Amino acid sequence: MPVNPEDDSSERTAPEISGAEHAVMEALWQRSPLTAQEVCEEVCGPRGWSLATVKTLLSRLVAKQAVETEPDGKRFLYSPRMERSDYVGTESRRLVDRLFGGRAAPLFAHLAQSEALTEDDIVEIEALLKELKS
Amino acid sequence: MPVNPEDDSSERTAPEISGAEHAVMEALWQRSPLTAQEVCEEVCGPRGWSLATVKTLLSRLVAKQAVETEPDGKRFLYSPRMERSDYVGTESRRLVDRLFGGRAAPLFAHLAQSEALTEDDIVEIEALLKELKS
DNA sequence: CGTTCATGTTTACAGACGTAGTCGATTACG
DNA sequence: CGTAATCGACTACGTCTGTAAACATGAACG
Repeated sequence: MPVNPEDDSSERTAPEISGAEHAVMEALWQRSPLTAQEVCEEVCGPRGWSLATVKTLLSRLVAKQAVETEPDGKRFLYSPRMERSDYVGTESRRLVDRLFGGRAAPLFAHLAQSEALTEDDIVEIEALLKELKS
Repeated sequence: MPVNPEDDSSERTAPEISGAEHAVMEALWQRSPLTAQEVCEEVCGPRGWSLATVKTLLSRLVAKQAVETEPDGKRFLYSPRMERSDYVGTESRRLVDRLFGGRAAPLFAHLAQSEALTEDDIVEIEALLKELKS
C-alpha cells in the first residue's frame, strides 16, 4: 500500500520540521520578522553554527512553507508561517500516539513516576483540572 | 565547539532510535525473544515492509546495542536490550524540554486546550495527582 | 569607479534513514 | 548426496539532515 509520498492536494499536511530547523523556528516565534543575521545572533552562539548554516536552514524552511519572507531592500525579513501552538500540538500528539497509544493519562503517569513533575507542575495541573471541570 | 560525535566513554548515551527502528522495538517489547521472521510477521504487514527491511533494522539496532541476539541453531533470537519505560521516559523528556522549557504543566495545559484529554484521562490524572500528594 | 561588505542562491558532502536486493553459508528435504 | 529453503552479512541507493563553502549580485564606501 504505497503511501502517497507528495500529497499536493488541498489536505495541507503540517510540514516536517527537523531538529536544526526547529531551533530557527523558535527564534522566529520569539520575535519576528528577523533577518538571517539576527536569527544567527539568536541561535549561532548556543548551537555553534555559522551564518551559512542559518541561511541554509532558512531556505529549507521557506521551501517547506514554514517560513515566509518579505523583502526589505536588498535582503529579506523572515517570519514564521505556522503557529507555534500548532507545531507544539502536532508534536505532542505525535508523541502521545507513538508512545502512549494516543492516551494522555499514561504520559502523565510516566512523567509522575519519573519524577519529571515538579511541585509547581502539580499545583498548576490541579488548577487546570479544576478549571476543566467547570 | 565540536560535539564529540562518537562518545565511546563510559557515559552511556541512550542510543538514538529512528522511526522505523522504533516499530521493531515495539514488537520486541511486546514479546521477545523473536526471530527476524516473527518480527516481520508483527510489523511487515502494517508498514508494508519486506523481510529484508526488518533484517536491516534489526542489524542496525544490534549495532546500536538497543537489541541483543542469542543464537538459536542457525538463526538468531532478538531481544530488546533497553527497557521500554526508559525509552518512553527519555523521549517524553526530550519533548517536554524542547517544546515546553522542561516544564510538564504547560504540556498538560496544551493537551487540555487542544481537547486531547478525554474524560477518562482527566479522571485518571486526578487519581494520580491524589496519589502523588500522599 | 573600484573594492569591500552583506546577502541570498547554488553546490557540497558526510552521515543517518527507509527500503530492499544479493551473497555466502547452513540446514532441511527428497 | 544434491538441491531448495533459510538466514545473517554485505551492498545499494535515493532522500533527508547537519553543516558549511563558493558564488553572484547589489549596496556602500572611499
